[in-house]
Amino acid sequence: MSETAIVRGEEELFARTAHLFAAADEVACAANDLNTWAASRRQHTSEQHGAVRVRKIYRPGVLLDPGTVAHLRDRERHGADIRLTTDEINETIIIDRRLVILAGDVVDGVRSYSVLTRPELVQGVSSLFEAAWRGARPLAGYSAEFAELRLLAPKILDMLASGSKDETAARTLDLGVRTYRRKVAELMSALGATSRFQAGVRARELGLV
Amino acid sequence: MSETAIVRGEEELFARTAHLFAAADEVACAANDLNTWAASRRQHTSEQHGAVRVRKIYRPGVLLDPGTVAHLRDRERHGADIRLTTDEINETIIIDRRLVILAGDVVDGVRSYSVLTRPELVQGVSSLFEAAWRGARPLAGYSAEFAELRLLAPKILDMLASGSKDETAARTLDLGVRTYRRKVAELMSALGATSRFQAGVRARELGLV
DNA sequence: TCCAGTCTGGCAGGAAGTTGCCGATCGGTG
DNA sequence: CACCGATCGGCAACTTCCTGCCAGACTGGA
Repeated sequence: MSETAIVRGEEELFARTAHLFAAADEVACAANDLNTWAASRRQHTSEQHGAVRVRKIYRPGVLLDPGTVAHLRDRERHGADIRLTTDEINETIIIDRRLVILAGDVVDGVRSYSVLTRPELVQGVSSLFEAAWRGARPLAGYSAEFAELRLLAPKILDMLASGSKDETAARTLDLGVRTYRRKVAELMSALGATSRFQAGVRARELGLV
Repeated sequence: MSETAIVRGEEELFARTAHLFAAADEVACAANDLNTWAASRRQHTSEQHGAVRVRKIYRPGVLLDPGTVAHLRDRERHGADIRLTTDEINETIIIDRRLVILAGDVVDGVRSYSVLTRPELVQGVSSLFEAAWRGARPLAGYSAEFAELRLLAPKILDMLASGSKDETAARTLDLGVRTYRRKVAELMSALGATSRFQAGVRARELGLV
């Protein structure tokens, strides 16, 4: 593999980097949802509990999905270090401080990935990751805060995604309009959105709708 | 393959049905975006111009993306029959009126597909497809209507997705607020959305943001 | 029981978004 | 040039959304 490779599709990425994941001592990862690096998970789930250090940064929005939270907790029990940040982060994996994978855009339905091994680049990306890591907060801190929102979130997202007005959505969910709107506001804050359109985009990105 | 199979992931779907696409005389397809059946495209793009009948139904929202439109036009030149409908449609492929593929939900990042061969099921799905087909309008009819919106749509979607207020977005795009809002309304209508949240979800689904 | 903290939901006032109306402007066309 | 149609964008009335305020309900201690 040359110093900079473009890989098209997660299948191919996985095929070409599986051995690296298998042998990794340290994996650092930033992602917006659980799906992005799903392929890589096939590895370190079963094997690799020992000395390997796994750090992951997500956005708080992932806490809105019960399944996702359960999964993250499970990963923590397996030794992974998980933090959350409200910053915009590009999806990134750094393996053993020697190789970087940056997720690119989706073209014709397949996502492309840049695989970098050039030391300066890896160093640069790593330093950015470290900065983001320091600025991120541990999972536990957010977790409680979102516990009750998580119960209602799927229903509220459904109502929002169906194009209902607040009035009817609140009635449907048997809530006061004020309470419904409070929940929507919390939801938007969790998604880091400042408009409902943006919230819709983010919710879809996270697979919440 | 039994009468009803569940296939996980587009790769596997493609692997198991590629020979069917290659030999197909008639393909009917309903999708919300171009990506869904992307794998199937690897087939009938190059080969198969002769007697094979290809019908596709999309939603008007696909017209908002210039690249998508160009692609659809190209497919039409290659003999495909393309129509648009404002109805909600589940993503479906019917091959030679003998086999049906229904797209399911995304779980852990991979989409599942149901492959049906049981004649009653295929017959039932086909009849629904035919009904939708009759209710759908040809691409050409919409195409002109969206021509000018398409130019502005990407910018407007960017502004919306960035969480800007109408006021600032309009200033940024050098439009009057009234005009900006008019465009947003047209956009939402094209997406079949009745709220901005819903529009955000749909736009994301179509990969427009 | 009483208290403190939390969640609820009505109300109100304001911000943001939606829409009809209409005159101004621009690019053809007769 | 006059006319026509289409678009633009300001205005205004209206709807929807956002949020601070606060009283009432509920909960878990002390």
